[in-house]
Amino acid sequence: MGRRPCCSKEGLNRGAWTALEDRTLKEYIQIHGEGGWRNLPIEAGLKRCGKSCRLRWLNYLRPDIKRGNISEEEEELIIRLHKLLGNRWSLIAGRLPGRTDNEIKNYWNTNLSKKVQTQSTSKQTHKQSTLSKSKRILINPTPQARVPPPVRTTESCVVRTKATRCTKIFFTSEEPAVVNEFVVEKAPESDGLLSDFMADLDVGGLCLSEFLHSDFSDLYRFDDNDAIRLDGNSDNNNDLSPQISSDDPLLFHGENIEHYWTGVDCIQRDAASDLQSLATFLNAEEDWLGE
DNA sequence: AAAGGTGGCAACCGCAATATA
DNA sequence: GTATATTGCGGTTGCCACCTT
Repeated sequence: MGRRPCCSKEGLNRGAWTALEDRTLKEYIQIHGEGGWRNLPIEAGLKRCGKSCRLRWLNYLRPDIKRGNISEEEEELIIRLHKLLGNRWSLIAGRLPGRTDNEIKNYWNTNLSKKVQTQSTSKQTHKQSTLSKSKRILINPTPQARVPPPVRTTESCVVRTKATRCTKIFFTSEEPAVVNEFVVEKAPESDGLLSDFMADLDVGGLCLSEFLHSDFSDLYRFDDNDAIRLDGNSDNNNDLSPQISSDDPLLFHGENIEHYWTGVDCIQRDAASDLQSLATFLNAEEDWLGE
């Protein structure tokens, strides 16, 4: 049995929206508010699929949409965010007020991807020589400990392509292990071909995905040993260098992260191993944006 | 002027997460 | 606990305007 389509396509308009349709949708949402997309077309008298209405509203009709070209500042921000977050356009859009994920995605595909590719090619030689000096945590596994990942894109920094909620990760070590607070268990649905195990990343009520999706400065801070700690004093948003208490819950520690990722091959390894640079970046970003 | 090629953008599609019955 | 509905996301497609030959 296949999945039921979201709506019957029969008798529905498709393609570009007319001014009348736009007006109808806008007026309806102004009166009734967003949501209930499935019934909206019927109640509003639109011959459109609910999904189509939602998309039209979010990407075009919403009053807070920013029109006009993407500024140099925005462009630079997109590039930097994409470097760290990958194709998670909704997350990137969340940091660019008035811009939609679709707009950013299109802008990336048409302009920035080529631009970045050109830049990275020219910087390649220089990068090779300076990478070892950077502060980011490098993954440098021993050859025998590593099993080549089953699927890898040519992009080096981003693996995740869907905005999926992640409370499990895959890795390919031979034996299950307990690493720090992580409870490591064999995935029951493991097909045996990849020797996959799963590690539950729920740590004290905060899982890695929440960490990645959260406002970093509200959640973490680094202590003198580069350990990432949950910020117990999240009210103090303006203080970006709070005092660390030994009572603060330890979330990740640089050495442990390196140790952990060295032995495993995780689909989100790159994102997680770069937590510190991401966090540092987001802090800098907030300063930069004057927030 | 016409034909073909290219790029930008809006819209569509399918999948996955979440909510609800 | 399961099935179904709804919502949100990223990837892809197709249209259209512009450019080149």
